[in-house]
Amino acid sequence: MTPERVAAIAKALGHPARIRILRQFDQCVPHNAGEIFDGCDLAQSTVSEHLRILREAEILFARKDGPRTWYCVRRSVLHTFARAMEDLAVEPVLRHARSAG
Amino acid sequence: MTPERVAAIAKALGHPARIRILRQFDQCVPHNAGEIFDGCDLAQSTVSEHLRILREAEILFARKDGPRTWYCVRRSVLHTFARAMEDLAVEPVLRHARSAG
DNA sequence: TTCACATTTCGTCGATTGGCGATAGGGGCC
DNA sequence: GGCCCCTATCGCCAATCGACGAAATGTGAA
Repeated sequence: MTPERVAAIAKALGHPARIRILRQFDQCVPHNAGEIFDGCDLAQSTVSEHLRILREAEILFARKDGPRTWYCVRRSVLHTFARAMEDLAVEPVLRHARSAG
Repeated sequence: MTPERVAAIAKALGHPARIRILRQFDQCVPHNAGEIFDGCDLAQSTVSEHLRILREAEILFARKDGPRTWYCVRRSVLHTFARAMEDLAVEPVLRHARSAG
């Protein structure tokens, strides 16, 4: 993962409202924008903006169905990011061993 | 971890230069600001600013020794953050089981 | 104490962010 | 077609960011 990509994901996660949005996610059932909005203390346009940021960072996947937009979490992206964070926390020797293995 | 804390760490990580700084870290040997600066294509004051941001997010630990400041990575912070990211990627049922176990 | 060095802080600038209300636009439903 | 619902986008504003050079601070050596 390039530093640019890692930073882009981190940046998208760098707002409490966006963390809360992700935490209110029940991954089994995609949520539409209205449901997500209901779980926030923010204006509809503000939530829509946060969703756009998470979408553009490819943390959320959006699918339009009729008038609604359904969102779900891209688990693999968060998982890869989590691994990258773990790698930052690990000593270079182990980091080398990990990428070799 | 509160959403505020998670977001604060993510925000501090949300810049490619700061990811590069962390990656150039050899954790076994603390680096001083000059060494870190040498590894960057940025003005010295800019690097100092990036170091401040990482310090304030408690991702880096700074120890002054004589005229130099030695930095090292707070592994536990990055590790906890990585776990929080993993939790975001995991379904609520498992998330519950994890925090219970 | 004077100098040189290492690092941080300050001041400035243009760019970006985050918030909101208002507006636009795409779908369904009557 | 006309109307309402759902969502995204626009325009505006204050606030923050990121970059830099200049200046200040702090420390050890001569």
